[in-house]
This record gives sequence, structure tokens and C-alpha cells, in this order.
Amino acid sequence: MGLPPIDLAVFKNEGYVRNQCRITALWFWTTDPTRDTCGDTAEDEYTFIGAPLIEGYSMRGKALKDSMREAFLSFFENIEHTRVEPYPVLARWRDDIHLTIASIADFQPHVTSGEVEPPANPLTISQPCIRLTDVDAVGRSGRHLTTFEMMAHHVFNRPDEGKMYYWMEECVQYCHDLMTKTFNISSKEITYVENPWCGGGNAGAAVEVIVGGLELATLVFMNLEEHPKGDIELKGDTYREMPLQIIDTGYGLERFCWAAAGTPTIYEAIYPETVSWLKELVGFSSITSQWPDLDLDSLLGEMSRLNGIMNIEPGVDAEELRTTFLRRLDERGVVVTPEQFTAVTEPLSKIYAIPDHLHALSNMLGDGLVPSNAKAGYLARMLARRTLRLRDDLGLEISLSELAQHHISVNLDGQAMKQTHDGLLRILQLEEDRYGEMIRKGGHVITTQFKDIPRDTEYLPDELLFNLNDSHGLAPDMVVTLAKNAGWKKVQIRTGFAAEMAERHARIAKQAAQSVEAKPFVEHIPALPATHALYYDDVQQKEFDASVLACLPLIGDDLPDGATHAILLDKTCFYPEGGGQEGDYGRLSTDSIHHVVFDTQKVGSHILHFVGGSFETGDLVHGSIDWKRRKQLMDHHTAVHIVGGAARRILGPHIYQAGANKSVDSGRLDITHFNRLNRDDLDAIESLANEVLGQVQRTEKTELNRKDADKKYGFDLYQGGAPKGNSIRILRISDHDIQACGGTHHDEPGQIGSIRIVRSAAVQDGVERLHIVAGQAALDYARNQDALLRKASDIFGIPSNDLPKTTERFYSEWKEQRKTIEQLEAEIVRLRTSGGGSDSSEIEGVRIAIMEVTGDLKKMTKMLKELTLDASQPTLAVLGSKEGGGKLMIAVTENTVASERYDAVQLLREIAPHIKGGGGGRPTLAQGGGSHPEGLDDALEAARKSVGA
RNA sequence: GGGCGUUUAGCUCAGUUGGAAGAGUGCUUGGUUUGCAACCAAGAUGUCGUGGGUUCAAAUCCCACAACGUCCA
Repeated sequence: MGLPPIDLAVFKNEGYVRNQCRITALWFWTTDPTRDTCGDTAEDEYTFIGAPLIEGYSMRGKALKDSMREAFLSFFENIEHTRVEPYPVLARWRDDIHLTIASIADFQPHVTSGEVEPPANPLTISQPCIRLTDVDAVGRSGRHLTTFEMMAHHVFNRPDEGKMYYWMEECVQYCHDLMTKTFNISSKEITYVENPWCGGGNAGAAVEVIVGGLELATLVFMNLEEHPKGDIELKGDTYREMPLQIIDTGYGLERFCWAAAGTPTIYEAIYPETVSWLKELVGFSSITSQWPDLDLDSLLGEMSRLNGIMNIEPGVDAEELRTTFLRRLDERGVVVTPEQFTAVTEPLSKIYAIPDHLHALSNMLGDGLVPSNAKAGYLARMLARRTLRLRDDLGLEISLSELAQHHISVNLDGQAMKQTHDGLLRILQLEEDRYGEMIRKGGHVITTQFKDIPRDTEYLPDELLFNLNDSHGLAPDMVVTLAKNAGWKKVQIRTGFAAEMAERHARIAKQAAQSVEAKPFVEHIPALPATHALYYDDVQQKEFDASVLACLPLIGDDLPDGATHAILLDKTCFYPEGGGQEGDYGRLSTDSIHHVVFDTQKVGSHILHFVGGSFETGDLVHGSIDWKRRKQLMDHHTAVHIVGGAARRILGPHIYQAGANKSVDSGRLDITHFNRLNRDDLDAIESLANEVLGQVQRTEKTELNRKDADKKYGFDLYQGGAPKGNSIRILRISDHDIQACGGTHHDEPGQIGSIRIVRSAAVQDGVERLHIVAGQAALDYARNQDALLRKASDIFGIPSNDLPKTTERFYSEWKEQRKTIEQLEAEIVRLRTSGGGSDSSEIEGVRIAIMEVTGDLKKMTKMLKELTLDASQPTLAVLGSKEGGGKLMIAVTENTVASERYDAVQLLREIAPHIKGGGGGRPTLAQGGGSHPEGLDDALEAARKSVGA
């Protein structure tokens, strides 16, 4: 069974009838009984271009957005909705997405699963969102945006608990009232399309609200969950009704603005200042004035209408698109040549995309994101680089931070940001520097990789283009520019290449998506009450008595040595691994049985103690934890929090925890930062952290429900990752650091003693890893460092203060002496071979030097050089050494009578058997080795004989 | 999280089937020149990223690690 028709009184009262779309086959409601398209099809043009459907909004840009937003929010406030402040665009509370992609994302997964109360109910919000999937189409399609505001009214109904606020009938009525009364849109312009929605395991009926060919809003009635035995079938899956019934609506603020402005594209409606500013900088009017006959307004108008019905999606090839556009424009009687079309649309689409990208970028960086080459930070870098490329393509001589500065003052004036204004501009400047560096290196890469490519090549090999893009960040169009500058004047990109590259990336991504699931520790955990965690009651408790609820055999291959069973108790002091803190060790005993606890892990709400044997269910056990270890782990864990807070205060508001680990030996904290840290930075953070140890008397541990926690402290709480569940433990170290954390922490920071930041390392671009030692580990570390210094200074017999000076002296002396030895060895060879010594003789103008020397092949090579590189003295040299099984090396002076007469390889083959070896080389230089050094004399003698010396 | 690339002189980079570590630029000295630029001559500068392995022989082939870069999710 599918979903029933959406048959509402509001439709009938407002004079609507239900028709089926002849193109999409979807059912829709319209006031025009003869209408046979639903409004959002390839035949429904935008009717509002040049003829706004929403009247009374003559302003543009930020002012237009502000008043539209206010009209929407106050409409719903007046009908009992609570206005909720927007969430950040960085979805810190989610571990499955980086960016907020819809208003409902604010409430996923915990509110939508029913576990957590919504902040208000019903509520209204205007949520800034970022979606980068369509980034290719931005600017080209006239309507795509990477960043937009989704206005919404949300309701979370629990009919099973008697909490039913409203459902379809009221929802559509509200929407219709908003459209017709607040925005004065005529009923006949609006169609309501029935189009069920499903995604992420949920589904429900949905209504799309189409006005003038543009989808302005979607109303989703989410009350179904995927279930194999469900009785409702949608798009191939079966669903059943769920207790929570959610209304998820989305009204595109920017689309409302567009419909009110009636501008050729959405960008002119929302970013008019930036568009005209950029047009002026680019000199756009001088482009169009080349063709006085060209009717630019009608061209752009027709294009916009076409944009509405043409499917311009990411990956569509520019060349294909142009051909289609020209054909369709021709059909409509718009006269334009391909050259004119390109000359106008190319710069325009770039001008349009820039403010959109700047808006997304400002929002992301404003929320404290740090650009990086991985994860969420990469999204910011990608946008920054796209913007820089657009800028360069347009030939604009203006920096990214200047562009951003303009954008922020025009479009984001007064908006609160976490990142400071200066911080944001500095980050963008650094990004631009990196981009410049990449381009500069790109020039070298091109000249290197194009070595074998003929100068008149038109189409470059696909592999080369893929490689340049993926490994060097040089997009195909950048390659063309660079190649043309470097002398390959004819290169171009073949049609369809961009689409193929996108497809290839998608394929690789798909392969990579096959992730590995963690193996379970035990087969099955029986239905038992949750383990009571004593460590939250008293973090200092070291011993306890408890009863055994279950003893389960351990499975899996990543277990500590000797662990065979997992013991489940009714309560425990043992902290299970979590939040980056390792699990506790210790002992569990009855009167007769004693087991060492090798590790403690948590599965669901149960804590498992890994031991090397078994207990009986019902046994009373006495547990004691390895307190020294626990104390050290707590030292490191609390220290990590303190250091994190110190880093934020020293370095700026963008410092966010990207990961952490606390072991007995050390703590590790990964923080997001846009620069490498030097020792001065580390010292400053370290000093502040130690000050905190002295200043803050007590840490404060509270448990709050999520709704209140979010409200009170915001999303910086979730530095350690998005926690599960409604109840959140919060560790507050005065105002220095406040985080949701389930780990064990000292009540008094002073108990840690001292904190040292040992070093920092780059984990990835934009993330620095701080290595921290605290408490006993800090002492041990200092002692260990002392011992190293002592050991080293003992070797030299000097005080450790002199170590740097002395090692430097030793190193440079060693280098000098090594060079002297080489020279002396060469000198010895010269002496032994000059002036008719027994080691050399002469045969018909060729000096013959055959001798035994000491040293390896490298040294012998040096000696040979002395002997044979002088062309004025043609020489055949045979050197032998007894090192490493015996080595032989033969060389003759190149391009002389010596090389004509003697073949080094041939001679080597003759004599090498004496040392039971082989070898090879070139006719002028051969080297070989063997396994019988005693035969070296024979080998050299054989050589003398062979040449007749 | 995954893929790819790079690592050789201060800098930019060559280095072919494994067989004598190179070029350009910069640097030093000398010459030329009022001076600069330019030119001429001579010279110095190397842990071939690190650690293993294969081999008579490794910058080169294999493995691991690291740093840097880059694309995608």
C-alpha cells in the first residue's frame, strides 16, 4: 500500500482541484481545472522574471533578505511558534555530516529520534545552510547556491503521549495563509504537488509548493520509519508508522527574495552590490558594448526562463550546455552568436558565483573552521580556491581577503561571528598565499611533465590531466592556461572531460566507502540492568564490592594477552575506555579466586571487565583498581582539557579539539589551527595551563539534559565529539574550559602538580598535535631528559651546557676530517702509481695500474677517479680490496687509446672467478665482488698476465 | 577516512635498462667597469627524507615510516 491522497479541507475551501501532471505523473492541487502540469517541469517556465510575484518588497540584497526573514518568522510567532536562533553552519553536534544542510539537521539525530526534547515546540527558525554538492552549477544555472537560509516551522508530535500540536491540515493552511496574505501571492499562481519524501530510513507524505515555476517550499510530514514488515510501500522500501510525527518544512529565503525581485538570476536579487561592483571591476560594459545590436536584457531574460526548465546540474559539460542553450535560444527567436554568448555568459557566471562562495566561506570561517587538506577544513579550502580561480579567470587584481572584507561589510554586517574579523581575513590571506604557491609550483610541474609532449599538441592525455588535478591541484583549465604560457599554444580540453573526471572521482569515492566495522568483544549481552558507574559518584574511590551479573567468553582478535572472559557487574569503579581515556586495570577477587583486570570496555550501558578466567554468576567480588595508573590517566585527561582551554585563549577562538588520547605515558591533544606552532607558542600555552592549575580550586561536574546544555553553553561543548543520549556530563574548569566529557577528572586541578607540553607535530594541514605530560609523567619526562643530557655530556666529558657548542664542533671537524682522509687516500694512490713504482707500468702509451687497496666500492671509486679521469694520461686501472668477500674495480680512461684497447667488463669477467664472484658495468668502468677474498692476489696477477704487464 | 604525488647542492630541478652524483641559479675569490648591471675565469657547497631488505653493486628495485603537497568523501 502506498500513501493515500492528500485530501485537505484547506484545498477545497480555497478553490483547489486535484489533477495529475502529464509530465511527472505526480498529483497536484491547482485552482485552474484545465492545468495539466504541476508547475515544476521542463515545460513550466519561470513566470516571475521581470514580473515579481511577491509585491511590496522593492529593496534588494541584505535588506530584502532581512525583511523577508522577519516577515516569515513573525508570521509564525503570531501563531504560537517560538522563534529559535539559528544553529552554526558547522554541525558540531553531528558526527555524520560536517555542515548544516537543512534546518531539520539542527534536531538530528536526538530530537528526531524522540530521545531529546526540542528547544521549543512548535518552533520557527531561519537556518543558514551550506550544500557543496551543487558547487559546479553555482553561477551557471542562475539559481544554484552553496549557501542559503532555510526558513522553517517545525513540529514534533507525540500522539502516543497525547502531544499533538498540528498536522497536515493546519500546516498547509498556515503555509497558504503565509503565501497569500503575508506575501500577497495569488492563489492561482500556487500549485501544491503531492510528492512523498524518503531519506535516511524515514519517510512521509510531502507537499511541494510551486510558485511561478519555482519551488518555494516543501512541507514534509515525517511519520514513517523503514521496517521490513511495514505495510506502507514507498519507492521500493517498506515503512511503518512511528510514535514521533514530525513536520519538517523548508522555505528557501533566497528564492522568496528572487520571486519578489524578479531579477534575471537569483544572485542579482540577493547579492546586487557585489554583482555590480564586480561587473565594474571586470569592465563588463565594455564587453557588451562591442555589439550594440545585442539585446542583452532579452538574452538574459530568456536565459533565465530557460534556466528554469533546463536541468543544469553539477558535472554538466560547459560545451554541451552552450550548444543546447544556443539551440533553445534560437528556437525562441533570440539572435546571438556562439562568440557573443560565451563572451557574455562566461564572465557573468563567474561574477555570480563569487559572492555566493564568499558568503559560504565567511559563514564557515566565522563559525571557527580552519582550512585544511582533509575533513571539514578541506571544504573551506576548496571554496577559497574556487573563488581565487574565478577571480583569476576574471583577471581581477584584488586579494581574497579584500573580496571577503567587502562581502562581509555589505552582506554580513552586524552578524555575530565566533572568529574575529582579523582572524578571518588572516586565514584567507594565508589561503591565498598557499594558492599562489601551488600555482607557482604548478608552473614547474607543467614544464617537467610536458617534457615529452610535442609543442603542437591539442589534446593532452587523460591520465596526465587526471594526475595534474588530483596530485598537484591543477584543474584542467588551469593546466591549459599554464601550458599556453609555457609554449604549448594549441592545447585545449576536450568536450566531456570534466564530466568524466567527476565520474572517476565518484567511482573512487564509492570504492573507499566500504568501511570496516569494529568487531564485537562478546557474542551477545543478555538483557541486564545498566552497570552503575561508581567513578561518577566518587572519582577517588579505589575499591568496591559488587556482584557478578554475567561472565561472558571474549571473542575477537584484538584482545589483551591472557584475557578470556568479560565480567559484568551490577556496579563498578573501573572506568571503561572512552572519550580518548584508556580503560582501568586492577583486580577482581572472591575469597578463593583472584583475577587481574587487563582492560575495561563499555558496550551500550554495560561495562565489561576483561579477565583471564571466570566467575560464577551471583559471586560477590571485591574490586580494586590500579590507582597509580588511574591517577596518571586522570592527570593527563584533566591536563588535556586545561591545555585546550589555554590554547584557545592564546591562539584564538578557532581552536577546536580535533581529537585526543590519554594514556599512562602521555596525553595527546589535536587542535585546529591555521599555522604551525613554534616553541614560543607552546611555552605560552604551557605557562597559562600551569597558572590555571594554581588558580582554579575546584572543577565543576554537572549533568544536564541536552536541551539545557546546548542552551547554556552552546556547541563548543562537543569538542570531544557528539555525545549520544539526552543526558550530558559537563566538566567545567572555571571559565577556562567547559566541555561535555564522560571521563574521570580531578576535583582539584592542583592535584596534577605540573603540565608540560613536550612538543607539537602536524597531524594534517590545519591540525596541530600537542604532546602533553602531566603529574608523575611530567617528572619522569624531566628526569629522562636529564639522563639523556648527562649521558651525552659524559661521552664528551663536558658539562651539559657545552653540549650544543661541542657537538657542533665535533660534527664539523668530522666532516672536515672525512674530506681530508679522502684526499690523502687519493694522494696515496697517486704516489703508488707515479714515477714507475712497482704498482704501475706502461704498455705502448697506456699506463697500467694494478694494485690492492683497502676500502669499499665507494672509496675505490674515488681512487679510480684519480687514476683514470685525466685524459692526458690514458690509463687502465685494476683495483682490488679484500673487504666484504673481495671487491674488484676496473676502469679505463674514456675516449683514449686505453679505452680502445681494453674492455673493463671483459677483463673483470676474466679475473673475477678467482674471488668466486661476478659483476658488470660499462666497457670503461666495471665493478664486481665475490666471496673468496683470499683469491684476490691471484685475480690481480691474472689481470697483469692478461694485459701483459 | 580514502586515493594520488613529491622528497637529490642555499633555491629551482635533471639523473635512461641498477654500474664514476649533475645542470641552471645563487654563493666565494679574481678580472673587467667611476659605480651598478652585464660579462670572463677559478672555486666551494651533498646523510640523494629516515630505517630496513634484495644485489658483487641502490639516488634508481622492494617494504615500512616520516615530512610536505593535492584531490575526493
